[in-house]
Amino acid sequence: MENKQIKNESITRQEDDFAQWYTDVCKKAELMDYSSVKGFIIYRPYGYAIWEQIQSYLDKRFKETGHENVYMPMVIPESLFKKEKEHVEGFAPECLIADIGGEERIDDPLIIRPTSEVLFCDHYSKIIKSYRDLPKLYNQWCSVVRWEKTTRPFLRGAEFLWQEGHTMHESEEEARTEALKMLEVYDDLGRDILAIPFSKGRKTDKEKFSGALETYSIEALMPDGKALQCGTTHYFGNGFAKAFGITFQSREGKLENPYQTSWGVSTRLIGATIMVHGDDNGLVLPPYVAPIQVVVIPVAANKPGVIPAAREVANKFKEAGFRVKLDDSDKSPGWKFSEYEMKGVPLRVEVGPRDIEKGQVVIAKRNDGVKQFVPMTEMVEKGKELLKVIHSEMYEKACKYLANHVNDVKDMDELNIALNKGGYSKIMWCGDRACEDKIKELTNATARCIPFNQMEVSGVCPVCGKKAKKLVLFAKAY
RNA sequence: CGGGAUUUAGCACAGCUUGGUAGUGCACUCGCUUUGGGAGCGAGGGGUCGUGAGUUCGAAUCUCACAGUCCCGACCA
Repeated sequence: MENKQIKNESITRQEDDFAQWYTDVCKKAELMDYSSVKGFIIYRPYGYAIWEQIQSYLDKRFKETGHENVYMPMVIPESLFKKEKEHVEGFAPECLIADIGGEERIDDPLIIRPTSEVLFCDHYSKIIKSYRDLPKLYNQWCSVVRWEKTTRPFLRGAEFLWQEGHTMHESEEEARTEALKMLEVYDDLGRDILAIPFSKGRKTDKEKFSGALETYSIEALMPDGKALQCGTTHYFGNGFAKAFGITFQSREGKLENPYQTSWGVSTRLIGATIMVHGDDNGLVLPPYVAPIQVVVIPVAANKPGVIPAAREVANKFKEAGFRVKLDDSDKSPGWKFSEYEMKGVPLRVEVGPRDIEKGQVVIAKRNDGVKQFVPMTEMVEKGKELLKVIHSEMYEKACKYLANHVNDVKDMDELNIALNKGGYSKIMWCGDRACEDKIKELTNATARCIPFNQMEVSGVCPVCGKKAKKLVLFAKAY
């Protein structure tokens, strides 16, 4: 029998209850806290720091690709919001609306932005006049509000942090290229920073963003077999431009409507990172987003010389550019080991009397627990190497999991079997909405994307038996 | 918006069946001893028991209503 103390300090095992494991990790690793309003969470310093790492990578990539940051108002007058019909219909059910200012009723109520397409369009209609004003490549970092019915930390919130890029282009081709280019940036983020392999593709019409002509997405597979949409890019054509009266004089002197894109990723990426890599001891953070990359723990801290030596070790790592924490609190070493494992710190460096005597430290890797003795003179170089090793081990592990959870599906029986196992089902689809709906109705799985990497699993649609047109990845989704 | 669970100290919970002056562990404060995988002993501080009404001499406990939160399903980054 476990007693309560142990229960209090540990987290639920993944195999016992994956959802509870997730919530435990979010709270106990101090990533977030609940607030007094449902669906609105507090991003605590350790969780926010992960977001800052993601931001810093993306912001650099956005600027390298010619984008500029702006900031738009957080409220949209209802009258403005209603200008593009499909868009309104998509978002109306989840808008939070303010209609009192001070003590006066507001005649044109203010919608707290659920996304900012209309704000950008309204602004663009004023500043775009000539082909010389294009392209406009704007991005903003902000939060948006969607009145969601059920919420989970990072995965689905009433408010979440994100970036939204909104661009305008002279030609359709240029806009389409932009949407695909930014999807690549997101994919790079997964591979190089988060150690998450994304499946890239195009959304079916049913799953498209309200108002978009094409939606592309990156999808990740979670350990419970469900897929998580981690980011989307959209090609809008010039529908919004027409609705908002955005025109420019072309090189030929004609008045034309520009072509538009938007794209975004959110703090949901934190949720994906937690789930993809975490284990029963807590978080396992990819080195490039870990707020603390190296934690230095003195052992037998009361023995003379231990604290100064640990401080020196920490400083050496700091000077070499690592994000370092020295924990010289008077907690026991064992407590600290568990604490920083729960927080997913990639490398733990132990410094004790025996190490000091031998001029060495102990370095332990969080992802697989492997410990080794390293001479102090080599520890910084070794640390750099190990962070790279950890990243690629984590990425490879995630790739292997993904590869083992993709099933070819040729008929409905196989689909049911595959979905009970969890993961993606590769289905040859005829292209009819009715067949897509049928699969959802029977299995609760939805079309995640039409992958760019197409292949032929079979010749016919498993629902209607007609000739198949496209390979589609289906899965149960968050 | 349906189904289930839950609400008592900062956190995790017990107490409720059978009403009688608020408990345990962790955390926190102080002291001493400890320190290579969540240390030990001693002494302390901290609670209008989710809200409102009712029953009763007396309610955390019984009754009714309401609210919050979490989990699972229908809609979404």
